[in-house]
This record gives sequence, C-alpha cells and structure tokens, in this order.
Amino acid sequence: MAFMEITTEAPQQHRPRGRPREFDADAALDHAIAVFSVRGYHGTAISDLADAMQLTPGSLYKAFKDKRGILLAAFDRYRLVRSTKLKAAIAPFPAGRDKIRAALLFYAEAAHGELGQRGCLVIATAAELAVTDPVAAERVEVAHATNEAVMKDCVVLGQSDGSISANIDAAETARALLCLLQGMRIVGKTGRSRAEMMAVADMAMKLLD
Amino acid sequence: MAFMEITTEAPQQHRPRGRPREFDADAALDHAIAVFSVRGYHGTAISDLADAMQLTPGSLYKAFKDKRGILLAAFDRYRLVRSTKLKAAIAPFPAGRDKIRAALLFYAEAAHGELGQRGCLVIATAAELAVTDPVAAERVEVAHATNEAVMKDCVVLGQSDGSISANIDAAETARALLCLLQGMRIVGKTGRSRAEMMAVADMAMKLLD
DNA sequence: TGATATAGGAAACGATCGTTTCCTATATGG
DNA sequence: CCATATAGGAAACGATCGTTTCCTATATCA
Repeated sequence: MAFMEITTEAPQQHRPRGRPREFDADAALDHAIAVFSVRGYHGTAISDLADAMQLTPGSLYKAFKDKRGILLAAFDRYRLVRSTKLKAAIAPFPAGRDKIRAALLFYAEAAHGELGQRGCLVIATAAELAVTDPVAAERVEVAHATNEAVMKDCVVLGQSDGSISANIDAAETARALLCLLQGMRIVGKTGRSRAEMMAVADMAMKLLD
Repeated sequence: MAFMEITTEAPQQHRPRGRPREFDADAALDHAIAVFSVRGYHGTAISDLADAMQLTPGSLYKAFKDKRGILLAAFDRYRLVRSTKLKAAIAPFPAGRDKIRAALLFYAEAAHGELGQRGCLVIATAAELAVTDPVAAERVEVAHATNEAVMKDCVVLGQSDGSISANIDAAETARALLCLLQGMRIVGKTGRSRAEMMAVADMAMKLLD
C-alpha cells in the first residue's frame, strides 16, 4: 500500500512562527491507520502508536491533542486516500455499469488476503465507537453516505447512458451496493481468497438488472 | 429481545458436588452480549460486566476464568440464540426462495433502529479481534461458514423445488448473500430505518435471478 | 456429623493506561 | 541579538485496568 502518492497539501505562503515539525504527518498517520485497523481503538496503546509512527508520546499529544485526536486524524486521512483511489479506479470507464463493476473490483481487491484481514478503518470505527462516540458515529455516517452517493451517481449515469435499466430504483440499488461492499470488508477480516471476493463482485452486478 | 426462551440445558442427572450456582448463566450472558456489542471487547471493563450481569468480579472470574472467557461464552450464546431464531424464521416456508426472503427480512429486522445500532457480536468480534486473537478469529470464521452454508442449502433447495433458477452458482450466490447480510449489520450501526433495511432485503432477492 | 468441594464477594495487587509536566531545541519577527 | 513561538522528548502522574487472594457460605458424600 503506497499511500504517499496522496498528500495533504500545505498553503505554503509563509513559514509559521516556531520550530518546524520534523516528521511527515501523512506518513505518520498511514502507520496509525494500520495500527488502529489491526488492533482497534481501545486495543491500541499510545506506546503502540508511538512505536509505529516513530514519535514519542509527548510529540503525539503536541500534534494531535489526545488519543481520540489521532484516531480522528487517521480516520480522515484514510477516507481521503480511499476515496481518491476509488475515484481513480472508476474514472477510466465512461459507462455507469462499468464504473460500478470497477468499484466492486476495487473493493474485492482490498478485501482479500492480508490486506483484507487488516480491514477497513471505517468499519472498525463503526463497530467499536458508533454507539459510544457521537463524533466518530457522525464521521462513519458521512463516509457511508458519501459512498452511497457515489454508487447512486453511477447508477443514475448508467440509466442515462443506457447501460443500466431505467426501471430500477437508483437510491435503493445504491444502498444495497453499499451493504454488499461493507459486507465484503467484514467477511474479508477472516482472510478470504482473491477468487472468492472477485466472485462476490461478479454476483453483485445482478443488482443492476 | 426476549433471549430467555432459549436456554442451555443441563444434564440434570445428579447435582454437582459443592455449593450450587446462584445466578442464571444464560441470563447473565445475555447482559454480557449487550455490553460487549455496545462497548466492544477492549472498551468493556470488568466493572461494566459486573454491573450489567449483577455479579462481582470475583464471581465472574470463578465462573468464566477471565475476561476473554466471558467474551467467548457470550459469543457462543449469541450464536446459539441467533441461529435458533434464524432457523425458526425460515422454517415455515417450504420453498427455497421464500426461505431466503425470510432470512433477509430477519436480518433487516435486526439491523434497523436501536437494535441495529447495538450491532452484531460476531461482527464486533471480527472487527476488533480477528487479527490479534486466533481463537476468536476461528469462531468468527465458523459463524460465517455456518451462515454461508445455511444460505447455500436454501439456494440448492430452491433450485430443486423450482423456485430458483438452476443456472446460478449456489456457493457463490450464498457467499454474496452472506456479504450483503453482514453489510446490513454494519450499515445499521449508524441507525437506519426499517424501511431502508427492508428495501435492501428486497433488492437482495435479485441475487437469486 | 465431618470431610470435601464449589460459589459468592470484599479487598488488595502489580501493571499498564492515557495524559501532563518540564526542559531543551529550533525556527521566525523585530 | 533578544523576544516569541512552536516542536521534541524524558520522566513522572494519578487513574483504572484485569486479576488474585482470602475468607465465608452452602451444597454433596460417606
């Protein structure tokens, strides 16, 4: 997983006042994403993060306020990286139906093997924090709503370009697709093969009929 | 949620040797299921469990060995209760297609509203412990495999009774259904309406075409 | 009844947690 | 150069964690 192609740009007009930061926040957060995904939020100690991010606890608290701040920053970066890659995956295909197929394959690729076992940080956050942390819950909700909207746009596009039947309900189809994509990530937590996940992606295309 | 209809029967030939247990283990585990589902494993303290189960920490350790023992016992009971209810939900329908519709509605019922936000203990365990705890991972794998097998049996039955096309792959259809069911539970963690989940269940029937 | 075995529960245990303090280092602004 | 402002990091903090100890209570077996 080469995350570093995607960076959070800095305005870069004038250097800020004090001592400049010595570490790359994006690279550090990529490590935090991996740790949180594998160990969960409460299962991750600050020392785990410090080790993985190669920073001292003091520096972590200076940069991210507290443990929850690290999680939220990692969550936001995870979303940025994943949605950027998803858009790139579906962009080459002009037809709505082909965009959806590409999205399904993109998820099948992420949900299988070792990467699939690491899992999705949105799902980890939903499962562990959605009930007890309103801020985390809202970010999960936004993430799901955004993915749902991307799927819906593809369905609507497909209906206008003729690749998808005009008789299906775009909103409900998109929601069913969202459930299936999220389910692939959960099932992938126990280590499924590429072939299995690809077959699921294939079957999911039936939702467009 | 009236869990107590379903109990773990005791052999009941001769009373065991020492002082008899004063609490109902099934009822206590039902409370543990609720706590673990809402707070997660690492987010749940022994004191939380002691409060919910109305037992002292000492009694918990005497009965379940340690915190992980409580989780595994709660997990096993959760599976027993849920799979018993699932079987009851699909039993009245003779046709394979109708059994699958019943299973989808059963999940839609569990995945919406407040109960949906509490979530599924199998998914909570998969998300939080699958990578770090091999025993928990195996139980999740068995749970998924069992659900997948139930779906597959329904598809095969439907293909023999003519309610489902003989041209579809039963194993791959069952796996896609499993992903969709699990995805409903994840999406339901942020509180979806009954109508939304029912619509997803309806859409999922397309996988049988 | 007395020996044995298990349950209930108050209290205390060391370990580890998340967080803060405090000092040094390195930058900018005047 | 001196004031200001922020970053890095070692060390220490109280709080809480999971677990154990130890004693009492209640059952069966002989």
